[in-house]
Amino acid sequence: MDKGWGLTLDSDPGTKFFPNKTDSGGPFFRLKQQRDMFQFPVSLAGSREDLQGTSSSSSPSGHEKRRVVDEVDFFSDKKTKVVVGGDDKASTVSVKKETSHGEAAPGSDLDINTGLHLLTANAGSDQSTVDDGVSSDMEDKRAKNELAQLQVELQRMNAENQKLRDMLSHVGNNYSALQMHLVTLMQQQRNQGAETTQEHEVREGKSEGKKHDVIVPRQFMDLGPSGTAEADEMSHSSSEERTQSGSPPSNVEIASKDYVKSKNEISQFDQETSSFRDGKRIGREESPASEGWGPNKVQKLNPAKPVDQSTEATMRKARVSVRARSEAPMITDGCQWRKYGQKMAKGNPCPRAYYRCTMAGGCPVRKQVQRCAEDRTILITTYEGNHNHPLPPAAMAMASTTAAAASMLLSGSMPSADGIMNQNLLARAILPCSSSVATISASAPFPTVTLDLTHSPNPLQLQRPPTQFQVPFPGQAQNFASVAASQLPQVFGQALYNQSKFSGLQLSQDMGSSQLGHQVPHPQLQQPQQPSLADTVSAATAAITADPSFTAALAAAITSIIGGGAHPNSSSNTSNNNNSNANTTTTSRQ
DNA sequence: CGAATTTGACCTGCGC
DNA sequence: GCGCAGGTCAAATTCG
Repeated sequence: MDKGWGLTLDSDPGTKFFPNKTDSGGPFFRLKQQRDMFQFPVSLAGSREDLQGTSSSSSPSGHEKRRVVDEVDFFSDKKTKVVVGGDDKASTVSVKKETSHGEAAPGSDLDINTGLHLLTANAGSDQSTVDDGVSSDMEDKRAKNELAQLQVELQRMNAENQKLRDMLSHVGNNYSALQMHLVTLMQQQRNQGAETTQEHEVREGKSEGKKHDVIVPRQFMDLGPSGTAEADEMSHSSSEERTQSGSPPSNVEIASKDYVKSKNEISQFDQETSSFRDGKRIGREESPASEGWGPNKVQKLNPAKPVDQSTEATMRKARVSVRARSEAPMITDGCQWRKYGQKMAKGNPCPRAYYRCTMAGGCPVRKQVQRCAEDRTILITTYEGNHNHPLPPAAMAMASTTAAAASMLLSGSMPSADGIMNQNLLARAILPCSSSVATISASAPFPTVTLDLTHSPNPLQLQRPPTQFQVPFPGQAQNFASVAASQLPQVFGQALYNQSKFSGLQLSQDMGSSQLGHQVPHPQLQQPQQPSLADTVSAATAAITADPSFTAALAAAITSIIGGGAHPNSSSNTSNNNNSNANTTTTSRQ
């Protein structure tokens, strides 16, 4: 009796009848169920007849015998005798029906092979007598028995359910990975088909006197609704196929540090505030605080030194750059940032500001904000890193986008002999069916995904009156709210639609460990949405609505832009960019 | 007075 | 090794 079995039915059935282990199954488990559930003795109504009829005559199998045992009432009087096998491996339980005189009734013996190797400490006392329930209620008994069985079944199904949940989680992860892989493979196949028509122009670094050519411009296709646009674009979709000659590019993908502008162009820009004039900050009138960063700073900036340098270094090598029109010094993306530096970047008269996320101490996310040298109405915001804290809804989209893009860039799918193609594949993964194309910026210090939201392909979308609904963003200019909110249904709807198509962007890595902070939104943390890039929003929205396959990544970025704040007047430019595209470009250091 | 920003100095990586 | 450029730090400054 050293195995935890105290199978002495007559002495203490309630406590000794059950094994310590729960995997024994079989009759004892059910008995336990009965005993635990019903505190009164459960008699075996008609037990003798049932016992005989079921076990002895009709179903002599071991299984049926065990069923019979289930119905034995071990806790009432002693008219039914249960005998546990006598040897030290007692694997049988005998139930004997006794007469009122203690004699075994003929034909009442029931030997049950439990299939268990039981150890009984006291073979001599194995014989036990239990009550068979003189006044038992058969119906009640059966109902309870069924209940017990249902409970067992419920437990089993719960276990099964849990197993299925685990499987589902696993399958979900695999699905994301596979989907991304599929996109890559499909794009590869298509690119191979169009390979002969491609022209690969690789940027040759920094050539003096040809600053505009440093970044190989790529001419984007018009994002018309025609189905040929994509096919046509595919023939030019290589990241390197940027037309350097011929008509001026309608869109030039430029790595952030390559935004070079001639001095003449610089001097023509008068709208810039004095704080950025001549590349020197001379005023404070554009402090980010004026953008509506709430006073409720969650946390003071942590020196952020203890951040895991290895992982951070890896993640931070991938960047997501968002180009959007804004006259504000910084777009509001839902996060809280603290400026920690400003530098003059080479080739750009506009200073580059460095911010780090202050929503949580040690958050590794940083961003750079710089105006485009060629068009200072364009604000280039480059994100790197992933949040390690919950984000407000307004920040979720951007954070997810940056994390997904960074993960994708670093996932290893890109590097190969054909970096060009892979770059393109990456961009196509982001915009699998859009007319945007991938380009490479060889001078980009880090792999960079650029979301160019300064253009819109579908003028019609821009004409939509902003009257659908208002988003209750506290403290936000209503005119922008109206404009932005009008776009939200499309954006979100498309985002949701596309998410199923491109869930690969929602990398498990992003949602997992550090989850990188893309966790459950905290509505209470939602930032007041600022008026921002209404024209950008419109452009992006138009792009999305025009292209059903627009990805969740871009939609996420757009929504964050929507949520982002900029200049209160920017909403007036809603319809200014009717003839351009929303582009996603990919840059990477080769 | 605390918090945020500014800004010069410093560090690091890279190319020559 | 040197210079350059990007990035970061931290003391000084400014703001609310």
